[in-house]
Amino acid sequence: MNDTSSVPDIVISRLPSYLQTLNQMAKEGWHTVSSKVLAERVGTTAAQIRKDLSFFGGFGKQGTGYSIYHLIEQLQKILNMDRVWSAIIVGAGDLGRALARYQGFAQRGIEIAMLFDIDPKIVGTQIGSVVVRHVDTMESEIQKNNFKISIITVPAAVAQIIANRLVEAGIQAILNYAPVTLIVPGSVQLQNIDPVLQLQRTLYYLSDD
Amino acid sequence: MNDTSSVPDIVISRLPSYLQTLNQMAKEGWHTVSSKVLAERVGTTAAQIRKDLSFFGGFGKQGTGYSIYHLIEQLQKILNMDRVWSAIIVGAGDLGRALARYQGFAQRGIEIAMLFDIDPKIVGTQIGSVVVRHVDTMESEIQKNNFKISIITVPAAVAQIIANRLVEAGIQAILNYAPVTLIVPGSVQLQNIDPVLQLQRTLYYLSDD
DNA sequence: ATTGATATGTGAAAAAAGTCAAAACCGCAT
DNA sequence: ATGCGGTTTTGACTTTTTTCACATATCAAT
Repeated sequence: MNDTSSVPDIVISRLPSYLQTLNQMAKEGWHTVSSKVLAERVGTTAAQIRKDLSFFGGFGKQGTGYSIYHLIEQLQKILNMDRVWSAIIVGAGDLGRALARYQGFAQRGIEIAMLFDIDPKIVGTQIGSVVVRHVDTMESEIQKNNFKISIITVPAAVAQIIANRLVEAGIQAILNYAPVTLIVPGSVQLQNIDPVLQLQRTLYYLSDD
Repeated sequence: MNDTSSVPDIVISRLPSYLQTLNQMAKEGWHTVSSKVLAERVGTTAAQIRKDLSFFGGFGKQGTGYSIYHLIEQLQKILNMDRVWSAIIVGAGDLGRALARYQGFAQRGIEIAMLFDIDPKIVGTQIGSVVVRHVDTMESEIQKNNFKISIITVPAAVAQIIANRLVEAGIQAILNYAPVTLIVPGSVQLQNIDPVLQLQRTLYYLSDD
């Protein structure tokens, strides 16, 4: 997952949830927070938060804690979130359309720029703020607009083919909703979202009725 | 996450993806597989697969590998997947409705039994194979039917309230799509799905244009 | 039967991740 | 100024997880 970077991927993976909680606290009117309080809200330990942050330098003030505003700013910079990223969605089925309408992307700096599908009945229709384009134009749009991020919501059977095309066209990060294990080059960031896999993981702990 | 169990949670969390790949291979006509080949398809190492499986006993045959059919059966049993589980969805917005129509649950042993919402305009309408019920009937239905699993797709502002009600009513596993950090008792399995958090995690690795 | 190629299961070593606590530091009250 | 309570830093320590490598087992071919 991580390449030559010295910061472990597992640390990076926790930062977004810190950021989410910090934003929540900022909205509630907090100005400063200790690692202990933040840990309680995030659901981790104070030591872990301090250790994670220490990879990037010391952001806190001893005896006081962390300035929430300052810490948010720093985390956004670390995560390359101090800008708006454009993403495209491939597959305008139920899920693709629901994601295209989801406000949470725009609210957190991800603009859904385009939506592609292969079905002529769907191409041309308006979903949220974008018009569905034909998937044949996908590669050229990616290159023209220099898109780096794509969300895959196509049927499992064609997900790998789409992934290959996306990678070939220059996409660097893929959020895959299709229930298959995609194979992509190591240089491409792949995140899988499969609710069934996540549920299965919990079944192990459920008492058998 | 794991309590007194001797099998680490991180091991459990990998089993569903093994199972997914094994099912894929079975469909492709394979009958047997080595840890090496499976590892390549899953995207891990042979040693890790063998070590993981060894927590539950020896399923393979030396010199030959694993019988795919047998291994699928064993993993399903380990994960309590050798039965159909019922789940409910709370929140019939875009996402909740898309999930209610998603065939992937039924195909993999999760039956979406009921769908709840608070909006009188939506209550009573048919989504997929279920009719939307009023959220006020949620607790009684959970208890009457002994539901253990719930998917939360309500707005962030009310997610914690819903979670509290679900836990109180006896729900043991929650799949949370709301972009907030929920607080639940340790005895309740919580899995969060937030596409934005997963994307943010990849941004760190993207080159700045 | 014997050999060679292949593959598992597992204990031990290595690496990674997480925890702890002493030292340093800040701001405030006295 | 000084002392004190609270909190970060930092690095040593502990625990967990992953990797390694080898003894053992199977199968097919000779």
